Amino acid sequence: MELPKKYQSLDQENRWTQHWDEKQLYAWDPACSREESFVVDTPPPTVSGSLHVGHLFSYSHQDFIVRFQRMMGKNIFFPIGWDDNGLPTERRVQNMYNVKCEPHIHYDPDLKVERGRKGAPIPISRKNFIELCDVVTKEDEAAFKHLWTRLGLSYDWSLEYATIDEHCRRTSQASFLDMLQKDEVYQDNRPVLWDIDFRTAIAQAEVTDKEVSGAYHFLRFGVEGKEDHLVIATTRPELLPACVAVMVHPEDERYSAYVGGQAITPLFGAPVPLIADHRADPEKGTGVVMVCTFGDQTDVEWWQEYKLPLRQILGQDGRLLPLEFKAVSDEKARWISVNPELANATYAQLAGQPTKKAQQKFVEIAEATPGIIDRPSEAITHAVKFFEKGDRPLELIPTRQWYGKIMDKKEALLEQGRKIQWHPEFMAKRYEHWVEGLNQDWCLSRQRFFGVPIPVWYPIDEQGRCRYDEVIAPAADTLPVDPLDDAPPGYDNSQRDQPGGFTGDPDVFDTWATSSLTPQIASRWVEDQDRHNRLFPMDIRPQSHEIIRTWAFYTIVKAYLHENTIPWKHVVISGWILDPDRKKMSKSQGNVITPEPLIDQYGADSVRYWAARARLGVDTAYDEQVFKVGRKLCTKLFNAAKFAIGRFSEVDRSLLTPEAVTEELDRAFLAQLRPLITRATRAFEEFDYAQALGLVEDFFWTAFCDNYLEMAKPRTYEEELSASRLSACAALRISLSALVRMFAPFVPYITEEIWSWEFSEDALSVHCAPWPTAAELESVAQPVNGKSWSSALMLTEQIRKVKADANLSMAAPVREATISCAPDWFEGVQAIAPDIIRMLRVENWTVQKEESVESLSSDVHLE
RNA sequence: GGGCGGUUAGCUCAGUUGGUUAGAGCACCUGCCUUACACGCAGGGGGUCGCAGGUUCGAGUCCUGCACCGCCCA
Repeated sequence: MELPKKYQSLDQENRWTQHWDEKQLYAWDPACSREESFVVDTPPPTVSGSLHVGHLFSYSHQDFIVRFQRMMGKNIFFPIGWDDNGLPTERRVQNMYNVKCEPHIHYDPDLKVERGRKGAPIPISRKNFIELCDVVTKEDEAAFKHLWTRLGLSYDWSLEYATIDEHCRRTSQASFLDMLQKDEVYQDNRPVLWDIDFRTAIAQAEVTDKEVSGAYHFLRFGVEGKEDHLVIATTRPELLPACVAVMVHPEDERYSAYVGGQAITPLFGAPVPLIADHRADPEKGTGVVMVCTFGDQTDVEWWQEYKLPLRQILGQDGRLLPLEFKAVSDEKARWISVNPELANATYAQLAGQPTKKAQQKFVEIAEATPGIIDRPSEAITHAVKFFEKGDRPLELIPTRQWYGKIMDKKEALLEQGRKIQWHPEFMAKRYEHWVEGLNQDWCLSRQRFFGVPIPVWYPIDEQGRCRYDEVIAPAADTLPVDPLDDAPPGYDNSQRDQPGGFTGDPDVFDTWATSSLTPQIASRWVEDQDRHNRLFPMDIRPQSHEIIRTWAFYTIVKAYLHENTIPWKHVVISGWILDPDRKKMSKSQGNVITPEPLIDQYGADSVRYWAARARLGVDTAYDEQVFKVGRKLCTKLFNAAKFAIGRFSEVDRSLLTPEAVTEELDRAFLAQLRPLITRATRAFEEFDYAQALGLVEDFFWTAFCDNYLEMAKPRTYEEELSASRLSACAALRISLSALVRMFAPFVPYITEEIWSWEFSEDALSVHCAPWPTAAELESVAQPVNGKSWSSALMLTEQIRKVKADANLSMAAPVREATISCAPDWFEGVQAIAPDIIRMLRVENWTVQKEESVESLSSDVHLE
């Protein structure tokens, strides 16, 4: 075969991608047993997020492990999916088409909207909106798939799924119905974390604290029956009309005389109880805190514990609702005031305003009214809860939502976490701390459109009231359903939203409700219990660390709820790629690196090499230099392999057996290969691919290329097919085969190329060739002396140094070399001497035993 | 405020259960086009292992405290 002249990564890559696809190299064999299989649960990327270099990084890590396991003979189950439902996609579609989903609008089958259109957003129907989401996600999926393929990720594409597709909707809905049946989900109308822009509930996992600037406003509250006042410090004075109580610490002597009495809110004149509770922090503000429905989570706790009234002044859009204060004597009134006239006049100026404006207005009014403001406000910065994708603070708004019970399972979930092996181990702590810190059940419902519908209906009684307590569930074999389109069992669509009829739940699931089921989605838990049992729990879950508290957590929850088991045995955590200044890469910072040009420039193998250099779980600064190093390695592999193969290409391969390795140097070198294989294998088994690569790379470059190849090369040029020439050729072929295979998980293209030149009869592809073992070298005899390899290296080093110091070429002749060595080194030195003499062109060579020498030393004369 | 991780050469990083003189790559310097590779080869310079204590015959490694950086959670 004519071998290529020069290494060209791109030509090869296209060719091999196609080849692998045609040969179905990565297909999972359903007939194999669980023990023979290696099952991976890949977190599907969120396709609406932009591709960045971090994707290349962490998805490559999975592939190293998978390719190693494949070569270990495992039947690989390596599916990939796309996570496309949820807010990010909706937001993207809204921006892209400048549309707004209005559920009451009717579907327009001929709707045409252009991208990038300016002006006011066009209102469109729910169905049209979802169709646009589908269009956009399809495009995004294609972009990801293209990139994954170019990177050489060895997914079984026949297992591809999208979390919004029919199969995933079915699985997600079946999961919910299973939880419903087990009484693990419930509805409640309690205050929920609410995003006023997206107008949806969100879960604890999606909340993030942001430090924002605010101010303490010091308001004077009246005290009933006294000519006295209390000063309250609040960051949210606009919530004053929603005040339902005032709290002080039980041991705070400043206020103990007031406890049990009533405070009167300023301007609104509402009498509220004064209560002592340890959660009131005497150090914070004035030590007196007002309880509003609802300012924060503690308000919710107080409201529940002390059975305080609900005074909801914020609407779902974050604006103050219209309301009317009544006299205190009006027992039915929710909003009471000792001065309803003043209260209503004040509130009239706030109603309809968003909170920020209402606050400004309120402060204005308060300042203009004597006796309200106690002292000037005090600027502070404090942590405020935001939806991670939102721009305005979250509010707590009571709405009907579905919840999954997790607060009662903390202990059990911690126990599940302990059954899983985390790599690196300390990452388990992130899971533990998250579970320990859970403070609310999982809010499962979202008031969105592009998601998996909550598969239930509710009857409407004769009075037109919706009976949420009488949930109507679909039959299992009808899933997936869309309750806004389909009628429930026993009803037809004419009864929709009619007295005596039904209504469909309008909400969709939290995206994690579906994403947490990727093992069950891939295993076909709903449709094929037998297949599921053969795949579940899975072997590994590779992912990066920021989604431990979300993705890993929820997946563990679901596996526990459904089958009382863990979803996977190992979680393998990738670190992050940080920018060169060790800052997180993010769109807003503008420091994100687009991945595809890197593959164009350096080749997929080089990019993978870069990813492989990072240790598990460790964040790494982006360093483009490493791509170059990767490319150099690929070039070196190409050249060394081409050369080595060329040295024995004329020889009958059947002669190149382990038994043909008769020379001491060749045996000594191959003896070095054994511990390398053992160590690299062990590293890989512990998912430490970076260490495996380091070991193999170092051995290849230093031991194989720079030393062994140089030492053995002269013998391969012998004209006679002598035993010594055959020995070198056999050793070259054996070691090259092992090295190429050990590089294969990292740089699949160049190794496949090399494999095809020489070894394709041993296996169709290097990627299904067996991983090297020390056992396969068993028939190569051991060197007669254990010091032979070290002798060869030391002699080479010493003689090369003399030449380098003399500024001479390595080809320069050496007139005389006198070697002194310890007696137990003598045999080895003698055995490898001929190769060293030839390689370094030594003309006169003497070896003598010297008791005083520890190993060996040489006296070298060039002239 | 609590937790987790990090701090090793100019840069990016390795450093096994404590054990000779702390390593690699890149960058730098000096040579070398040696019948695979100049994207190469040989040689070389460069480090108080964040700081301060402690344990030990011996500490980059174990313990305590501190500083700084990052992440997570209040």
